[in-house]
Amino acid sequence: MIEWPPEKIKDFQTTLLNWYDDAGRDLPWRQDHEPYHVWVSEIMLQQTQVQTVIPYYQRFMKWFPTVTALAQAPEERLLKAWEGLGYYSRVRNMQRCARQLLADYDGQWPQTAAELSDLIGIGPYTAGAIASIAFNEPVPAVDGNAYRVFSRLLEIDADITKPGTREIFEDVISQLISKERPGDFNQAIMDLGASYMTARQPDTAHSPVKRFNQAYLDGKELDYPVRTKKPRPQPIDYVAVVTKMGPDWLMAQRSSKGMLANLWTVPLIKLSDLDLAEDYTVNELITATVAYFKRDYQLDLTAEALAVRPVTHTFTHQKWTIQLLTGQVVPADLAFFAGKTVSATALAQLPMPKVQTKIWDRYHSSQG
DNA sequence: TATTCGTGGAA
DNA sequence: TTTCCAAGAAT
Repeated sequence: MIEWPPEKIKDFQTTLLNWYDDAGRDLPWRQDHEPYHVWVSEIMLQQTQVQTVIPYYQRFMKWFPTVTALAQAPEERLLKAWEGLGYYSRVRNMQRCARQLLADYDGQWPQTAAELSDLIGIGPYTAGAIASIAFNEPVPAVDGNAYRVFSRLLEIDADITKPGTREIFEDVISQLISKERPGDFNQAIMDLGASYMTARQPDTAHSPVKRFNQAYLDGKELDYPVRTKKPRPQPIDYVAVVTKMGPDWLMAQRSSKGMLANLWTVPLIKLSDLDLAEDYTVNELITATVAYFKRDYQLDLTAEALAVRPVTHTFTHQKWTIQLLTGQVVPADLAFFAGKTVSATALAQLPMPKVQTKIWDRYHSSQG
């Protein structure tokens, strides 16, 4: 598969690892090779940049220093630790994995990628990363950096957005990886991908492995990696009802499935769930929302429009446009409402998504 | 296999 | 403002 002769492979490994020893990043999760530390950092780093992760990692280790602490934590505390990181199922799966470790593995981490893959939330990449970094198993850890680096070095033009492509890279990397220092090899590739071999403005002229980089030598570096582009986010309209019931805020908890699972927002209603014509007026929006509260929540809402422009928030594949209403709800039983009333003080304890922060900001801007 | 899961930064 | 990308996994 690989055309490189053994001496070139050895040369590449030595060059890469020497550079890593000299210039590898000093990151909080690199202070030791504890599997718990490696695991937490790898989950946080999924689809998330190092700079963003660092403060989250440090706080997470204070709050949940061990697998046992994580297994026993209340979910609200977990989600609060993850608030703002996104992909919230990651942290809920981490707790499931922690409990799985304690129940089925006597609290001992399995030490191979194959076994690690059986744990909840640990896919092919994370299994390879933990196995190589924590347990010195010579297995690849194919992340976005590895795709970028090796597609350029070897001019691999398989589409990296296709699930089957990962195996092509795993086969190649298995032949190149250092058997003596597989964890450092994989981490060196990540550091390389984050420095000299970035997606948009690579600086291969100064890269320690530029002489191994065939795409660079051919002047085709920016042609790699090959990926098909994603579809546009689908627009969805919502109305948000910023309201109190008595002295407390009325907060809704999202479903345990789907987007932003179990997080808290003010009541959010899709406009398509309201009885509205296409060219509705503000008063019709209010009337329809009040009717929805009565019908679905059995709550009596008096509402008015907020004189602010809508909040917009774009997710990976949805773009929300949210109109704001405010008002009061007559104190009543919340049996038909998925949520609760929360004092202003207690509000800070609830895990809330970024879009809710935007709703608060816009609301406060209207209140002077 | 294709879709569904967030958010922040850069251009 | 829009688009793309960043240490992916579950379904």
